[in-house]
Amino acid sequence: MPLREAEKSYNSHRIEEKVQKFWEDHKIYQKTNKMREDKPKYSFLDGPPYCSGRIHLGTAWNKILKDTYLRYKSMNGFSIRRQAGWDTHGLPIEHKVEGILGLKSKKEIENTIGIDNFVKKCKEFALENKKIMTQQFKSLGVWMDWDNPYVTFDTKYMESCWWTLKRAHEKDLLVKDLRVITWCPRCETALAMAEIDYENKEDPSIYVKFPLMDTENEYILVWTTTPWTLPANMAVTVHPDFEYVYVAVKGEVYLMAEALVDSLFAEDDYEIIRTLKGSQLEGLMYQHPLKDEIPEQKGFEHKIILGEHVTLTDGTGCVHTAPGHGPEDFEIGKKYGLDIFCPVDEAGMFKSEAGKYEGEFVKEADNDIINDLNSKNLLLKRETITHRYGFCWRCKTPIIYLATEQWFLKITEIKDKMLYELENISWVPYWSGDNRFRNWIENARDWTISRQRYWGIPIPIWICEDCKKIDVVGSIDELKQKTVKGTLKGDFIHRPHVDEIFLKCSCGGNMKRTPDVLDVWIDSGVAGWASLHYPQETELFEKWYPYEFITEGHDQTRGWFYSQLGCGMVSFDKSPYKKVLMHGFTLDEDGRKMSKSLGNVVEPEEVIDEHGVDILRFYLLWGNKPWDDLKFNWEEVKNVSKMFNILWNVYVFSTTYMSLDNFDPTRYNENQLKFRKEDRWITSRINSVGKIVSKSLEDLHFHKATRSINKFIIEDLSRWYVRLIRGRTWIEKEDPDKLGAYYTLYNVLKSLITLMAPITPHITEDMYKNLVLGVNKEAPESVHMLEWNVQEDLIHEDLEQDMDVLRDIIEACARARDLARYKLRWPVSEIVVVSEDHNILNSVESLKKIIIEQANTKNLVTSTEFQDLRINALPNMKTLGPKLRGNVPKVAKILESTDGDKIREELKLNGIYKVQIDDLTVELTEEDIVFETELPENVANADFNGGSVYVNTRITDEILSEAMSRELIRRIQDMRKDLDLDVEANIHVYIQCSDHFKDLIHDFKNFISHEVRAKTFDFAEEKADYTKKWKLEDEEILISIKKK
RNA sequence: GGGCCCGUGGCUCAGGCGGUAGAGCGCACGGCUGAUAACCGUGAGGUCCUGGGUUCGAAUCCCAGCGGGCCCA
Repeated sequence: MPLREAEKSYNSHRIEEKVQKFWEDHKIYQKTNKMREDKPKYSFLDGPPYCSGRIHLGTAWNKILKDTYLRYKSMNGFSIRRQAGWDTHGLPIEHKVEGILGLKSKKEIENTIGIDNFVKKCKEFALENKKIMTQQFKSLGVWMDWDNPYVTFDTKYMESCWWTLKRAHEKDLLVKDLRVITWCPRCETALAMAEIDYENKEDPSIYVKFPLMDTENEYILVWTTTPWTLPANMAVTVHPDFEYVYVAVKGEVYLMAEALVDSLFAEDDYEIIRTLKGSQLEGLMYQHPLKDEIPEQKGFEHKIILGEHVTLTDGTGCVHTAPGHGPEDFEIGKKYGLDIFCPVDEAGMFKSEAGKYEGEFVKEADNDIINDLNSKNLLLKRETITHRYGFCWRCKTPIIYLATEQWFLKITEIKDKMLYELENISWVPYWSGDNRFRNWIENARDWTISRQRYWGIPIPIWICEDCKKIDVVGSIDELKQKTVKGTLKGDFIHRPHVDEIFLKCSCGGNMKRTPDVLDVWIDSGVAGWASLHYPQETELFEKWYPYEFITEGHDQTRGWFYSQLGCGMVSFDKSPYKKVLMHGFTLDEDGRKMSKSLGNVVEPEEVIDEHGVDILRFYLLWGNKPWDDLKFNWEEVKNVSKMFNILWNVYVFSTTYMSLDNFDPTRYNENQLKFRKEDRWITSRINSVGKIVSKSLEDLHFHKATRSINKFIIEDLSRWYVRLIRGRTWIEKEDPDKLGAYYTLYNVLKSLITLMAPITPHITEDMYKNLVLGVNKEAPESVHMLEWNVQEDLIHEDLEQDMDVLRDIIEACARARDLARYKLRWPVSEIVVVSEDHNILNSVESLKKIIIEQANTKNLVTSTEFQDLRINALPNMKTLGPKLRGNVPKVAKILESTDGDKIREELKLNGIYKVQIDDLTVELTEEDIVFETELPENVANADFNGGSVYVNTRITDEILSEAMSRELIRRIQDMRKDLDLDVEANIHVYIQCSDHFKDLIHDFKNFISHEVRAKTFDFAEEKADYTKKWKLEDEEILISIKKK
């Protein structure tokens, strides 16, 4: 079966739809995997996207990076594991469901609809989104196992997760502790560091006077932006090494850091009474400023303590310390044995211990507290400040710090091992691991893993109600065996059912589950083995674990890269992954984050609708380095689109002529065909590109691969090779020279689609079906089943270099002709290429034929210098003027009439040139003469890198004949087009013109006929289908065409 | 305050083992017309963020700073 002529224009949508249907109907993905299942394994783990809505451009980029790399590895003969994953638990989905159901608090969830229904709704919601998102990913052409993904709410998955918790317990890494943590008062739960967003926020900024004990009118000056934490104040911290002063202002005395006095009192008359080192202040007692409002506070002693964390950047150098509301305060409080006073409940309301403020929401109490301080004359100054503050990542409520009991994973104890393990992971780019991730781990604290919520993996810890002993359950079987009260409904281990299971303690007491669920980052952190259901099943685990490769965005430094490493260390003392690509974010055109509130979100669908999937894919891998943030830019997408049009045009060009000639590449072998140097060149080029693409994809430098392909298609293939072979495609008959071009073009296209298949899987599949399957039914069913094939032995670097030189020269010829306003269609009699570099001249000689053809010249000469250049000698007025004065014009005249070359030779030989003016002999030195070169008439010149070209534009009769013939051809072609004739249709041509013109083109009649496919060519008047009058130079000509 | 990344023509970005600054888009001018809702050529346009240092030579390496982004405190 012959090749089919391609559709005239590139219709990405139709192709992509067709190809995706083909993959689906013929199970191409499954077959491709099956085909390679015995090959060496390459395991990959998909970072599970969160199922709370539709995908965005960044998610699309992420999957496209994965897909391209894995398709590449697959073609390179690896058996790939590429199971899709879904992250389904946690607050974001709970929030959306709360919104849908109109619920506003935990109380409403528990009492209005019940935990059971709530959890069911969450699951439904996640499933629905999973379905939508799966469809979206599929439409991007992403090949993953969508039918058997891992899902974090699957019972088996959760069971594996329990096992990891049990491992943590066995290693003594699980601990319940009272600590100050970040807390969302709306969601009433702990938040991990990864769940906090930082944004600007306006807050009060107040300076408060804490009365010193046993004195009158002496105060410690304290600064805070969270007045609501003052009720919990237990101490004031100063830096042991700073200088502190007692400063008298307007009859009162304040204790504060010396360095900050001016920032507060610059405009007042103040007097420094005494200066002390911070360390000397330790133990100094003061009274709580709100002791009357908060009776509970009267029971505590308040002192100055010392801490290194105090800074002088703002405030007073005396830091309000509330161990119940700040991690650092908590740590230092512990060191000094302070009480952890935390009069705030989980919803952010003051409890009864807060006295007067009981029942108020903390942020709303700010004003009352400030007013109370003011009325007691304990407020020095009140301002507002805008600063970075943490917000709950989902509900955007400002976070508070709260001392609560939570479960922790003791990362601080395995941190060193994690850092050690980091050495065994390779990172792209290197700094993402070496610097960024390392820094994150170094600063890691213990991981708060408990959440006081519903939709999540229940923490498998049971606590004895009597002796407080804990038991961590590592599997469902274990749970069933240990259950003494309650039954597991099926294997459903979500809340609330699992809460109804009680175990027996060794002391005889009842064990009840701790009511919390797990931080979702644990969910995804265990994906490596939970997706394989290890340790309950081991077969897949042994085959695929650990993973060769993962890739996610740079936000996952604190997220999945970290949670996986942590969980991996707990479970196996090893990292679950070996190689990481940390990719960037997609931003809008101005480099801002895409967000709904800014209205600058670009949906992947928009791009696909406008241009198509392959163009989106190519663009995303082309726009910049994968690890930099990508500023999405429609203009650039258009650029890519243009490239695809050019590729398609080349494809149309190729298939048009090949199908016309019934070209069947399987019928020939290379010995039967005639290849020219340009054929060997383009073959070399495609393999050079293949080499670069292989290396770049292997290194995950996607941009280098796409850029090299882009350049090849536009410059080498379309702009150059197709141009060079155009003449050959017009030869009719089984000419080995024409077939050599076809054969070369065919194989280049085949190699090209192989190289592009991982990046743009649809267009390449479509072309493959025609180009390869069209002529060979035995070939693999899909381009993606081909082996990656780069033939480095076909690369000829010398030839590629020669061609570069040659293109440069041909461009120079065009430039020279352009300057002389000499049309490219008109031949020239001679072109001289001049260079002092013999390598260049050799290159030209070896590819002479191409230049002759492309520069449209009758003859080509190479030389180290251009003989016909006239050199003129001119007097240098600067030196000769003062010397010769009135004689200068005479010298000039003599120089002008002498051959400049002779003067130059003379100068070279003797160092002087003698001129005779009347009786006077003037000796001219080198500096007295300026040489100027002059082109002979009818020569146009232009420079190229390494030399010059000289184009002889003199028009002879012969030249004119040919030029006129070509002009005529162009007109006839134009008319053919007007008639909308098929490319191969024959015509009859009749010309009416002057005798002179007739004579001019007489010898070219056959040539013209051939070019325009004329069966007959007569100088006669004839009733034709189409007649048109033309003006050629000064001639008026009537051309008539008759269809056959 | 700390860590990381980025800063190259009007725009989007390459280059980045030190050796004459590149591409595409846009703009201007010209050309081509059987790949043609294309295509090609030419030109203008750059303190390679700033300042130091190393060097014969720095966009590139080092230091300091400025601006932007991300992450953290």
